[in-house]
Amino acid sequence: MIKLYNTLTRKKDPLIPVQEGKVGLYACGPTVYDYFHIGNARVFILFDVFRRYLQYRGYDVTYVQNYTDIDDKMINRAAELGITVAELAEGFIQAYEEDAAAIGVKPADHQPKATAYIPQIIRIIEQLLEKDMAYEVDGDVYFQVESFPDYGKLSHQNLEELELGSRVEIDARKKHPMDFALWKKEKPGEPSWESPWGRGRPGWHIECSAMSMEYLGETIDIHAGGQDLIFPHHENEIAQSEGATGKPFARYWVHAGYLNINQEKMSKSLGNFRTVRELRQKVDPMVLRFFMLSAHYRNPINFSEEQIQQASKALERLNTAFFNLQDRMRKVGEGEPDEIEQTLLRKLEEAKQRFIETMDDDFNTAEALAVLFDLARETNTYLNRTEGQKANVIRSILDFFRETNEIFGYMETADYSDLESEIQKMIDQREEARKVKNWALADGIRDQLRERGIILEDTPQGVRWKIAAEEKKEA
RNA sequence: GGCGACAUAGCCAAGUGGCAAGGCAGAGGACUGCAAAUCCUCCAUCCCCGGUUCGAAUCCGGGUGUCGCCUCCA
Repeated sequence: MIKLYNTLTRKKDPLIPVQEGKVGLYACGPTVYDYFHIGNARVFILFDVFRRYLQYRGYDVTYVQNYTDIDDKMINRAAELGITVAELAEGFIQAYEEDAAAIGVKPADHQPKATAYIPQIIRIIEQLLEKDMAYEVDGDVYFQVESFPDYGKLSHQNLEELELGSRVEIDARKKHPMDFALWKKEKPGEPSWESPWGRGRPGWHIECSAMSMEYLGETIDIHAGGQDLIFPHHENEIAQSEGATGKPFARYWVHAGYLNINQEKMSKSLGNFRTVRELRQKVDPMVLRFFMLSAHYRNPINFSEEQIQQASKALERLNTAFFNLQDRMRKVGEGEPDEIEQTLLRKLEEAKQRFIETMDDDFNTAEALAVLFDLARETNTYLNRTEGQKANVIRSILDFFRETNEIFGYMETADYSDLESEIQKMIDQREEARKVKNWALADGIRDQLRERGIILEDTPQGVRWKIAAEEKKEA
């Protein structure tokens, strides 16, 4: 049974979807006015992993992640660049797709753009107006927070508290300071759509309500986002959606912690704003993925050179174990497992169980990784045996590493069994040289191959090769 | 002012009542032509002070510190 920490209830709740066996998952996607940054990458990677894990556990997952392609930031940026908002969106949606693919984030099942759902947005606003939960002022439409008694249930605040802490300038046209815009009247030069209240554009929050209902129905299972979206974005989504439908909007609210840079919040003014576009030139995207999984998703993490270095070494350990298992499997035959191998296979089964238990418990990826490291040590010890390994035993272990990698997606699991014959020839030459103790020649060949990204390691079972990490990155 | 999170080894990080996971770095050892990989061993009075309990990193109370939200933000 999967348990999820639910911001709404402030505890871990067992996952019970609306429809048995199916999970509707909605995540707030990027506003496409710029390249996305490393903090965005954290949530994209996390939710990508959650989705994959739910699938691994047998759920039929429908994952929806929107593009916000109309809002103040879009309008301002387009004006700066002297292009239309649509052109801006198109360019950065493409950039998003490239960067997301680079960090191994699979596309969602549906990636709707807000501007394609104006009729649905208008319909929800109309419903709210009919119920007197919204009101129109000069072509703007506001949601009336006092009409929704549960307002504040997600952020666990009440209206008075929110109002006291508010730093927002009070708009006298609003009935309550916390009332928020569902529809904004057209301003000159801005994109706008026809509506019952005249030309205008949707407010920020309403688009997510419209798109999630469109694809996942009036009650979705899991709604995910960064912690900073709890208020006001998600709070407002709940108010307007539940106000309109009278049904619970989302059963589980999952929020990811922040990513800081060198202990500081990332911001443009501090000049520590790191985009994935820029970063992926320097950092192996697989290391980035590993790094994001190395801490619990709700805790803040700190991005720094040192942390990335540590993550890189740690991931290399897993990769090496995988590589070495593959190498040995090619060299040994099948057979009945002996006593030691039976113990190892038992440990493998334990690892599988532990992996599921820990991931079921609110996606504890950090502990799940520990399970894999433990198994890596066991198998390394097994490989240290001078002889008698069996291909079938090794295959079982490799399968588990592959399976978990289907979820985490940080490893290169391709089988490099076919070496170029020229390289194989060099390896053979070196072996000849070693036999006659011509160390200079042998080491020379090893150095040459190293330059070409092939690392040779001598073991009691003969030479073993692998592809250097930096070469894999370019491949 | 309101709401909340966090504080575990040099660094990162799990663990929410029963002798403190895992990774990185470091020290020593094994293996080895060299190198690499690997294995073994070592490295924590769990921020402080009280309390509950046979037993607390874990529960309760009180401190201290760091961070976040209440404005756009993943």
